[in-house]
Amino acid sequence: MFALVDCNNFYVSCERAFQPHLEGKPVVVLSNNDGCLISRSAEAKALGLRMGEPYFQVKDQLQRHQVRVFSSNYALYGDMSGRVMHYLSSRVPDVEVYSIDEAFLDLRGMERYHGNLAAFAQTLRQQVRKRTHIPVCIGIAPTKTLAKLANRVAKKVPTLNGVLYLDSEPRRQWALAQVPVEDVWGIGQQYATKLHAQGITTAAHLAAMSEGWARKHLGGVVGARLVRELQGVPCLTLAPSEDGTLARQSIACTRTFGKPLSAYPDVLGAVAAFTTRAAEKLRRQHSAVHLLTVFISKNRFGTEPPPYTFSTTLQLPVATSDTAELIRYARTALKRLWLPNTQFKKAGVIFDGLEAAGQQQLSLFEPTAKIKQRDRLMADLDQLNTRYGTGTVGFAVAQVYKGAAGVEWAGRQQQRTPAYTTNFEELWHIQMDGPRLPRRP
DNA sequence: TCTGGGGTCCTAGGACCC
DNA sequence: TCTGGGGTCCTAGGACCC
Repeated sequence: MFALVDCNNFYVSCERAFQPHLEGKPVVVLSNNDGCLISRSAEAKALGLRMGEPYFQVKDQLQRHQVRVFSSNYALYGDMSGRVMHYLSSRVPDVEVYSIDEAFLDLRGMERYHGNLAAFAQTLRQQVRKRTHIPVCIGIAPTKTLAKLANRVAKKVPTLNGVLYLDSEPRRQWALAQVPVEDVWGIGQQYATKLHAQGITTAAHLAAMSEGWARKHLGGVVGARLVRELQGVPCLTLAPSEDGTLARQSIACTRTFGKPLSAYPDVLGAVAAFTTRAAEKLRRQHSAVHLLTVFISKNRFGTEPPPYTFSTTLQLPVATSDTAELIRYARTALKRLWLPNTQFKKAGVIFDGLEAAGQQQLSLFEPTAKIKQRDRLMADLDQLNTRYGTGTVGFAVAQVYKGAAGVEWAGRQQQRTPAYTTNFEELWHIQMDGPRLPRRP
């Protein structure tokens, strides 16, 4: 039996945890660069605001309805996510952290300890709320796809109190009938259009199709698995995460610039900074990379015709996690791509072909002692930046100064809340109020 | 003025190997 | 008439996820 725990309107809920007066009011959180709406409170959804809507297009509407607007605060959300996941891991032996706001739990054998699984899920829900102020819903079912579906129904139907356990055939059938086919996990826009054209409009319709049909119409083995899972046959297993982090197979750092850039040194600075960040992620999971892609993009919403994006991939002779070396390669790649007199809006660095660090094939010509030295240098760099804050020590070309107001590519973030839980400079202030100060447990 | 940033898996086809 | 039969690895592209 699987459970899917999903935080409600996660980013908005994180902001509300530190600003309780936002409860019951419409709230939205914006993407990087204050670009789009990526998290909406129930009240904001009720106003008709859509996921991914460009901020500038709905600014007036937001103002009219006094919607509270926040820039995204990933330091806060990451930390709050860690707290939720840590608690879940303490209650269940196997947890797969599926995204920043979702986790699958393996509930096999848990009845023995907790009796009814629905009651256990209610306890989890209340405890997460009490410990972190984050509201969650929980779906429980024999397959991951049905657990996702149960979660969706639990979110939608208020009388379920945030938990739905598909423990019988009638319940499964009922839940399948509640969910539009486009809301099934694995059905995106392409497939949804295709399915509607064939009269398949609910999860129940889809579950009634044959495996062979699914294989033919929904992308081969993926579709076949999807339909079997809806029918209650487990095809997907839990991939437990170690200490809440998953070793990635690719690592990227990409950003839209705050303003268009056409000067080479500016874009190089951005690319070097992105390489630095990606290399930090790489070392955190003890990997080395042997494929490095750099891309730069023009404004894709303008009047210019495509192509908008130019990219190149380098195969590195020896896998590495050395920031300096990676910046050198990134610079080579960027030089290859560069177009003069062109305005770029976005750039990115992507690492593929990751290997375990230390396992890489060594170069015939690089002395081992020197490699060890570089490894130590990188470890010291990471330690300093962890201790004193991101960007404390870096490479000049990346121009990442601590607290820098102005790297050229910096994006807008006009409404960011403090990093309440991860930065000493931004800790939550509690106003002392004389003798009437309530005692906190 | 203004439109995010990460990821995953699968398939088909080509190059190359014996 | 008749033109092998297996593999592997890599890449590009397409679908999906949050």
